[in-house]
Amino acid sequence: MYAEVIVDVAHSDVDKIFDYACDGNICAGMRVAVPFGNGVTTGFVMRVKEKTDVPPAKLKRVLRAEEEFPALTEESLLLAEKIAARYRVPMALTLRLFLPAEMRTGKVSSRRRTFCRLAADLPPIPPRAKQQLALVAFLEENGEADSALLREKFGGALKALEERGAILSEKRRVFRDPYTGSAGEAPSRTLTDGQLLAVQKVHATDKTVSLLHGVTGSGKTEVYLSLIADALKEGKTAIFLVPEISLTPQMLFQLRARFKSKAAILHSGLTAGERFDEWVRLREGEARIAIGARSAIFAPVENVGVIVIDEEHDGSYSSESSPRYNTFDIARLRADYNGCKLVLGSATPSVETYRRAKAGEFELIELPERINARPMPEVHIVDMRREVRRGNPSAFSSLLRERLQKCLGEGNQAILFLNRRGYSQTVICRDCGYVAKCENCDVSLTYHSEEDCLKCHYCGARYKMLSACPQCGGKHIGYVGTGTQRVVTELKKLLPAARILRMDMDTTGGKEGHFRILKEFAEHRADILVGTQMVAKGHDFPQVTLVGILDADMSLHFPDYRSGERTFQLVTQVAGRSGRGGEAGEVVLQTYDPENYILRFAASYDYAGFYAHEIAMREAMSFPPFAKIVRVMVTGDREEETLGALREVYKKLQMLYAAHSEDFLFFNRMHAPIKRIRNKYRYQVLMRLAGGSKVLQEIYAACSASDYKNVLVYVEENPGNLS
DNA sequence: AGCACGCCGACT
DNA sequence: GTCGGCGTGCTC
Repeated sequence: MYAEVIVDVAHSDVDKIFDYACDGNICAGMRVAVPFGNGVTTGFVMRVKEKTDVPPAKLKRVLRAEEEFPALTEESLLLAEKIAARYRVPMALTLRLFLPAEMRTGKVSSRRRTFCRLAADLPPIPPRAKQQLALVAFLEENGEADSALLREKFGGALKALEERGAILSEKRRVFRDPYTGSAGEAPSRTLTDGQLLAVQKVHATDKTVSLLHGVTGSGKTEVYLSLIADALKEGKTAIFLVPEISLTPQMLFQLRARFKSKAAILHSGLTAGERFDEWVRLREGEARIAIGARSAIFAPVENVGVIVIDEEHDGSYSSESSPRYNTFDIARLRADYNGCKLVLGSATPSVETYRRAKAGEFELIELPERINARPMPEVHIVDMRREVRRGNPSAFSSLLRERLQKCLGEGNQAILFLNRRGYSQTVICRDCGYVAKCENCDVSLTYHSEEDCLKCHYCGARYKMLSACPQCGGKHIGYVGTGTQRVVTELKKLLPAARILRMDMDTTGGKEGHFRILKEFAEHRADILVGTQMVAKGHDFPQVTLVGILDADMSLHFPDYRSGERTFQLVTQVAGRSGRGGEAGEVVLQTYDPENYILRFAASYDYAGFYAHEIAMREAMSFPPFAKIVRVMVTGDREEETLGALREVYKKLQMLYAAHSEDFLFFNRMHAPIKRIRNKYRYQVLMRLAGGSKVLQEIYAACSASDYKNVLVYVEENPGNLS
């Protein structure tokens, strides 16, 4: 027998099948150790066959299987091949997606424990050996126990009893349990008519993909859970994807309560061992629901009954490292392979998804009602230009101040959202205009008041705060732009009695960082929560009746075709945090562009209006979904080399352009907007392809040829940001 | 990606 | 005369 093996080396030179002789216990999907070149490498068995064309002199033999079972399913192998072909990356990279990283490095393995029970014929135990008798009584009651526990409880008695022959022990594998504390009981919920109808529609449609468009608070989660429960009832498995940020402790608790150990919840808080065990539980079928962020789409479940992607519009579903896959595409492949339904859900679907649903490619299911018919909070748009004219240059409009005082006076809570961390966006010399910049990146530095230092938000480098301008020696250092730290400082002056919490990348350090802050706020140990993006997502604080969006323009004027879409989503989400309890909530939205249509539609919760306007604009401008933006990024340590590679790539792309000019709506090479990040120079070729163009694969081909030494060249499709 | 083989500069 | 630079080429 011969095994077709892909060696686990991520390089295009070895990205091909190598045949090895093997015996009958080797099967497709197994990880194997093989002699390769001078040493030994692990590889993946793609196929086992009877014949080989490799001359016997060259042929070597598989050394051993790394596990006794095939780590990769048939489906995984097939998908890995498709992804490798689609994104032109080595198979080794796509195969790795399906395994827990811990498995490859060999650093974790299953945990084994010794379990003890009483021997059938118990020898006599002297009455004065109290501990030993207690242990026997304990085992009589419990039947069996972990030896470590017995040793802890009864000390040396275990060893004494073993010597008497009173104990039978057995080593067995145990799973590390990431869910400390027992899960509570699931509150039994009956679906509303709308939810029930949504579930029925997903089942009834002959379309593979359904888009569940439900306003915030319409109870989409119940629909998902019901669909998942239906899949389990049929003896199938399920995959439930959420943005990492929404795997909050409450969410984990709820899922755990509902599905018990049938669910494997993969989140960033797991240790390597726990993660590995959750993967094994799924692979062996002991757990049948894979829940997690983007990478959970590669979960080793078989016979999938339903796949759910919650918050479908979320940017975290696009991978930002190689292979730069799009989670929806993988989910679609899996749904087709398994013949199951794929459900996308969002209150603010991406323009692209909504268009496909409207066009009839996806089943469009609307959930227009909030549960209990709770009204959406009222949004007040405040014109900040007028505030400035009236002599109020602060970050808080007079309306926001007034509402804050009222809100806190009534014993309620408020959330203030500002998408910029630190104290001020940057510092500037008022005498000569010098702006502090990072040494490794082409970006200005952000002042952090707590540590009194300047930080680079791209590479994390820290610098001493300037006491004088390094350029002209001037002492007039000014702060430009407001960040969360500055908001807190000013808020303290404004409302000295208020208890204020800040939540951003700087305060959520450590494994439990998020949890700690959210818990403190939920227990009303603070009145105001000031934070970045992360306060926007999915939290449920019934006491919050006021949400302030301090600078709605920040994301609006981002140089990116999706900035409007993102702003609409962000405003809708943040607004949704207000008024979730009994009392009505409200939202104060501050902007320098109060007439902006995006903000207007967001303020009136008019997704349809937003969509109609946005899609017309996209069509007029030939932006996605009417075209595809393709960026070829060229980065390297040395400017000369990087430029050289850029020229080579550009030449090839230019030939494509010449041959298929009708497919290109735009073609240009340039510096990336940020010329340098982490000391790497960045150049790009930016293109826009007409819808349905076949040139994309040729672009990948032009960039995958690895003759650019020391320089990284990669392709991005509709990149999430263009910096 | 490693690691061998292979052809030209500054040392014992 | 050798030790060693890293440029091509191979790995079943």
